[in-house]
Amino acid sequence: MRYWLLKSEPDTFGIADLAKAKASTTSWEGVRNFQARNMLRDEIKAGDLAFFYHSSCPEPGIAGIVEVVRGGYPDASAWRRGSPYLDAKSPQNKPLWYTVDVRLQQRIEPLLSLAALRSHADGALADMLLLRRGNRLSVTPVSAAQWRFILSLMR
DNA sequence: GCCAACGTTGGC
DNA sequence: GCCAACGTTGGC
Repeated sequence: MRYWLLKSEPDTFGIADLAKAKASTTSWEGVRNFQARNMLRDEIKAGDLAFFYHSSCPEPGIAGIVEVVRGGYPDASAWRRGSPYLDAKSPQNKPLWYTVDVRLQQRIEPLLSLAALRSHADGALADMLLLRRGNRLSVTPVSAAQWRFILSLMR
């Protein structure tokens, strides 16, 4: 089993929305980047754990922990009428984009801020993709060591 | 709102 | 296959 970090803009879908969702579960729809798509489709499996990260907001950071309850499957938002994620290049019979289902395991309150993570950028989190300059990927792998270290920051 | 970084597109 | 133009991301 593996660990991940999933970014979302809280204005669009934040940890509070996940907490309110049916069975605290949501489909991680709308990823439209090929590198991230490949991870959703091929690598992320049921049973994996992920940090739920808030981006593009006043206080970016890790807002919760989610469990993957369904691995990669076609993202229906690409062909759903009226969807903001509509993509004509991804018809139902030839899906281009993929999603996974995640269930809220634990909210992190207060949120573990990006600044707090960054303060370890020269140490335990030196290789963390999130902290890399120019990183924009909305799905990134997290190593077991990074995962454990970040959990220790939450206590 | 600014701007650096990076992905995608499309002409050649 | 190259690369300029353009769009998007996301912290600040």
